[in-house]
Amino acid sequence: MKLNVSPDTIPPRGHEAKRVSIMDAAGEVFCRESFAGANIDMIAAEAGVSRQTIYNHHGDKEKLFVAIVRDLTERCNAGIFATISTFPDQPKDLEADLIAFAVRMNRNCICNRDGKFLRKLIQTEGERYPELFAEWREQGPGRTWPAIAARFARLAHAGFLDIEDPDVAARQFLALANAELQTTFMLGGTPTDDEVLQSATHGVRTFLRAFGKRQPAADAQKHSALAGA
Amino acid sequence: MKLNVSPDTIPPRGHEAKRVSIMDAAGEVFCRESFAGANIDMIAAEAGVSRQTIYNHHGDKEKLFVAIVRDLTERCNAGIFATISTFPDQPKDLEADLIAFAVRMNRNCICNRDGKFLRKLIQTEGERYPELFAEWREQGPGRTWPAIAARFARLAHAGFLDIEDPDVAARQFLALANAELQTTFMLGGTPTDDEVLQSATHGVRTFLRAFGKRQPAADAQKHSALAGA
DNA sequence: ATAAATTTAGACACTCTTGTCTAATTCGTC
DNA sequence: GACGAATTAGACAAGAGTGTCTAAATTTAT
Repeated sequence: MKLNVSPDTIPPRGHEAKRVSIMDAAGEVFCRESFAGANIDMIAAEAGVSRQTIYNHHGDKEKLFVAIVRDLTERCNAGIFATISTFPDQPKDLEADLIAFAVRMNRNCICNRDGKFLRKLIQTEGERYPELFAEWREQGPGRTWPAIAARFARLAHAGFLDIEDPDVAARQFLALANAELQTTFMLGGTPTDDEVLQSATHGVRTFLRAFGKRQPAADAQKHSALAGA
Repeated sequence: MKLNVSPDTIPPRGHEAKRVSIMDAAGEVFCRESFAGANIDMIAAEAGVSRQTIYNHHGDKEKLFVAIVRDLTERCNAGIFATISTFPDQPKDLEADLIAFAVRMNRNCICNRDGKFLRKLIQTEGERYPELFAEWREQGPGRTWPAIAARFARLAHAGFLDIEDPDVAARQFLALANAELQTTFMLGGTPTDDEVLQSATHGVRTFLRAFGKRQPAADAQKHSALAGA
């Protein structure tokens, strides 16, 4: 007998490929046209699949939509937690390390395809599917904000920052990092790498002016005079 | 002859009343349902008007939509400029005055009906009407950001703040003031007065930690030791 | 009161979309 | 090459929405 075990749960290869391309296309189209404006034929065409296949896989338009949002939420969360795990706990150059972190967060979680789509779907359809987006709120912001706040708290505890309320600081950190991208986000655009870097740089500088230690930390008293720049 | 001049341009009173209630209802419905999801009968019902009247006034659904966005852009801009004119040029208590300004900006321009509707329509339909929203971008952010930046520049010049780039500082000011309202905005909700105040307070405090003068200004050297608190 | 303008309800043709069904075809596997 | 499962194209009924038209009713100004 062949080594090909578990043929009972994993459907044929082609089946899964169709499933993925349907999800991709549906995300794209729902996002571009809104739920009401999207139609199944459009999605089918974009996925390179017949309309019937979509009904076979997902039942109806609404179930398809819900599946998309769940999928995006999950993938975005994974990305955010992966990025949080790169938070600079022992920074060599605090400013540079925080800028790099902010850029990673933006590029990999907020400006990328999934982030952009999820944001748009939440903004557009959030009010129509209260339970679905309540779920997103719990799974997304509800888990990611505290995780980021915890990292800032640790950084403060280690003497690198001067923070009273880590939750507030975490929200402000991301607000500052995105401050210059708001208009672009509004219109559904994707900022360039350069814009992301600019915004992160300005944001982190302001953040450190507010929360940075005057005399850096621990062994740093010797060059405190230089640290202000 | 009567004093009632210019009857040639001003249509009857009732006509104008219908027009207004159509605009109100259409804003409401387009916002709630998105362009594709909205239907004329819904708007007519909500406006207390027959479907035909809407066609008489606006021609078709798309023209109606464009009229709504133009109208909202205009009204929001007026509100923003009115609020900018209350910017504290000669603050007695810098922190309190900036918090009050941030709260006014939020309450009167961003969280109010018009602000909420315009934001949602831009997010939802921005990509479908590029010229319309390019227009918004020029008339809105394109004119309001520099106006706010100019006020911060003046405040810095008068010695109340320590700012290098007023444009960046202005964007960061508003980003900080809204930092804690983002999730609510995303889902189309309206934050409570208390949430607005909280966010503004935290935001302004951070802003002043970053950009506030250590020794306040001009005649203030004498009590510089107290100013840090 | 009367005349002009506006609004109204309802019917209407037309188009678009959803979701189902069927028969033919393709695909993956043995 | 042959079998079974999945996919496909196309037709289809049912429903919903747009924009037009008409004749009656209502409002507004003279």
